[in-house]
Amino acid sequence: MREIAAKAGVGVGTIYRHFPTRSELVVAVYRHQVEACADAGPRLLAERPTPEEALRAWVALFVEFLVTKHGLAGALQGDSAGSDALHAYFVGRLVPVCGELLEAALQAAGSAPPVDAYNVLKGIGNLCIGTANDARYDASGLVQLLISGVLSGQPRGITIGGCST
Amino acid sequence: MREIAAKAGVGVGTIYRHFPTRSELVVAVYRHQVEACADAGPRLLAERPTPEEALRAWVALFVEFLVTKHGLAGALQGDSAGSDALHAYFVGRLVPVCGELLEAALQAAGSAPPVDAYNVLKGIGNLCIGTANDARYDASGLVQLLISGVLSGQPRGITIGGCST
Amino acid sequence: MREIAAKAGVGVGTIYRHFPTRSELVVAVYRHQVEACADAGPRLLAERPTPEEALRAWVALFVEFLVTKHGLAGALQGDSAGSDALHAYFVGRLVPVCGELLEAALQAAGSAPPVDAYNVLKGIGNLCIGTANDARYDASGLVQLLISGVLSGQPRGITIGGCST
Amino acid sequence: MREIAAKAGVGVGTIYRHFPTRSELVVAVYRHQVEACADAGPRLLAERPTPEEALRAWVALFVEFLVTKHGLAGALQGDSAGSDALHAYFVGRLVPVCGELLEAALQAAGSAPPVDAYNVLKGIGNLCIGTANDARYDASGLVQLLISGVLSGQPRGITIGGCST
DNA sequence: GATGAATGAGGGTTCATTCAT
DNA sequence: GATGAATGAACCCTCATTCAT
Repeated sequence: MREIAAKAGVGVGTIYRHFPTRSELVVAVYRHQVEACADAGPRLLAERPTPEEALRAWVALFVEFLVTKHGLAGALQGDSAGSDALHAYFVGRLVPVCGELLEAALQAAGSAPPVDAYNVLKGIGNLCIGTANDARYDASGLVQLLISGVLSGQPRGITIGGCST
Repeated sequence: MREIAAKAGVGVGTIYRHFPTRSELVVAVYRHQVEACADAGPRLLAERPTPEEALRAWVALFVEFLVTKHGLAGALQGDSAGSDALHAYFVGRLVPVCGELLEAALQAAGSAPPVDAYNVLKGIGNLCIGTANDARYDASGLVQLLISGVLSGQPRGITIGGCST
Repeated sequence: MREIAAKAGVGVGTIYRHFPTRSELVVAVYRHQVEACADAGPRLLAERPTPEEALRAWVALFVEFLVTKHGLAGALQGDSAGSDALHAYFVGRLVPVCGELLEAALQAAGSAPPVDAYNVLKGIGNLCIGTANDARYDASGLVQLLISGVLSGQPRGITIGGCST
Repeated sequence: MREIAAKAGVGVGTIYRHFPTRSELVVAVYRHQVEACADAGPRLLAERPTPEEALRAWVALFVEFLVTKHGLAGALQGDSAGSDALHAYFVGRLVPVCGELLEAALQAAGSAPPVDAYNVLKGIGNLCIGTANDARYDASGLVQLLISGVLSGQPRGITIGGCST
């Protein structure tokens, strides 16, 4: 907090005045881009030649956002009480958007949805964790591969301890 | 730390004597399972009918491990100074194993490797973050879909701001 | 402060404009009642049949005032730099009044004054501390007993460690 | 806390180790003297020629204690949650002692008890507030006068607004 | 070697006071 | 003259880490 205030060039009290809870602060910090991301969904679906391209473009946008805001992705895990509101905001705002793009792309591909939009969104979020500190790690590439997997419609047999599930 | 020491039935000082850094402690805690995981790679490759099945089985094993040890996945990011050794240990021990499985599976599928084993391993690790607190989140499913994507060999055109990359 | 300002329906800055120090604020808040208390002294002395009754009635009035204004009594101790003015105001205004009543009562009782009016006033103030939070505590009763003691004119031998003082 | 720790020549953590709650700290600080005070009650009753002398001697001892420990008396008001335990400790330990002395003295004086021991104890405590900062204030004298009043057995008519109560 | 008491940096939060509007 | 947003000192508390025993 002290540090955040210093970086923002204000006193700690000022932060508490504007954002009584930690969540409100974090949500506010990212609101603009979350909204931009949410708005981009329908637009991309309309503009792009295929739903898959729209989905991929949107996902790329989201990844760009997560990667740029260092550490945001990590905060989205929703573990601590403080970041629950952030998590809820992201989920509430972006899951529907992601869901629409996903559905369109799956329909076009003739694939059954292997996971819901919530999982896709959170998966993307997770894949973007730790990007800042590891030049070797290519979150964007992995995310696109995840999308490929999601759209592939392949049956995926998981096997643990010799027992296929 | 105090808690860990208490659970281990020793004093905190004793822990510091044996594991000067936090990483070394965590490494020690998980060494057994990491080794088991590493050993399982070649064995699965020999046992399973196809390399893909071997890869999927190994990945399932790894996910099981990460998910079971709550919070381990998060510690693998290697961000903080403290967990560098852990990160290095995981990477050093498991990337070769994962790489071998991956190469075999890709060769069998006739696909070019879209990402290296390091990225696959870290991607899996990331996808397993936050599993404990979110029943709705299906890390295992996403990981298998990521593998599907990796093996698909599909060209993946990412497009940001209208520019395909 | 914020709270006081809110209750007064003004901004905090306004309070500071009118009452640069905390004491001045409190003095102003209670001025009316202090003046009423001061005025009551001579009147009671004239009205009541005996000086003791006048003194007891005045003391009851003062206690009523202190007890009603929760926390005022505590602020009168004059410890903190901030409440010095308040202390001075109370003492300056009420000690003479209390002194006159006390002198009259003592004279009527034929007792020598065992303490001065300042001490009696401050003793009363102290006895009224903490009234609000403790239904079991009867400040008023104790104050009247203190007055009884003051008027008794009894020699009081204090003995500490076997040494009478 | 930081200040207390500094004065004690230890770190803040050390204080918290020994006294998890603020109350426990304060209680501990005064325990020795409270116990000494409690023990002195029966002894004085046995040693002194009259119960009143015993009571006055005990009260003098208690005042001495309160006055010496600057600020303790103030903390006994029991307002804040933190000092409730202290208040309870004092009351629990000393009210019975004070009660016994009081009863004996009242019996010897043939007076009916005008207040209970709790009120007497708290009254004494209150009278000792602010002693440190005010050379003119004679807490000890007032306390002995209060005792005189308590033992006088005089009916005390309180009159407010012309209405005797 | 083992221990755990001591440490104190660091994190969170409040609130009296100031000062630009 | 009034306002209230901004400030930051001060406070509480935790816990990773050290070090004397």
